[in-house]
Amino acid sequence: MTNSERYKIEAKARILKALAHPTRLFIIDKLKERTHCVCELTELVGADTSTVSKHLSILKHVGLVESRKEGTMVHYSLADECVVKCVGCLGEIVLRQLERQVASLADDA
Amino acid sequence: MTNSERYKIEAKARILKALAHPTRLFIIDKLKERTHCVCELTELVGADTSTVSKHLSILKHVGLVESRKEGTMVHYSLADECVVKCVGCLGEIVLRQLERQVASLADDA
DNA sequence: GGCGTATATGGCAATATAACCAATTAAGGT
DNA sequence: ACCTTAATTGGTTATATTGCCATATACGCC
Repeated sequence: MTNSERYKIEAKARILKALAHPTRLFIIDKLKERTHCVCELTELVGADTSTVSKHLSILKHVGLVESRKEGTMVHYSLADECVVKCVGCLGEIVLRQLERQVASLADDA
Repeated sequence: MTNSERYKIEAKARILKALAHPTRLFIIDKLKERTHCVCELTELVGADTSTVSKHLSILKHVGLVESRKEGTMVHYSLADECVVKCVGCLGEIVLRQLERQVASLADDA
């Protein structure tokens, strides 16, 4: 493996690790529609502000979201629309898995 | 959030967590081309067999890969081609991030 | 049956993650 | 300057992940 390959694979793994949490996926899903401030997301997620803030900082650190400060509030938005496509593919995988489960249940019956 | 939404988001997070490791991404990348047995992957990865076997079991557990036993060997393959698309999107994100970094370096100069 | 190769599993130590609370910083309004 | 609201950061505890070693299992061959 070349250094460039190693770098890319590690960068991808970092991004995936940042995505791999229900709360963070939920946040990404909300930001897909529009920009949200931390207090809105805190409300939507239903956890401590500090918890949500840390999740956001994890997403920001790998470049998946951007923040813009306005007065006392911080507005977060998606940094790259590609993540929507990526999560969309996952959705397809999940659906297909469900279909298979249903099919195998039908076979048993 | 409905139960169905919660289920899907957790399913996606489980899959992402399984993907989010350099070695496992590397394995997925190798399986993209063709089926590989554990010993081949062990050789390619350069880690202990037990380590590779555990990575494969993590990938299998979330339904990303399938295994077929043949004699004393076990052949692993991709279970859903969609994961290729998903990792491809990640690649785009990484490239775009690199481009931005290069651009900002150019700005500084 | 006994041996060698291919995988898988259990156990362990090191490290990483996650959630909350508490404390801090930042900006506005009065 | 003081108070309030918004957000971040540090600390702590509980839990999860990772990688290797040692051990077990499975299969083919003699």
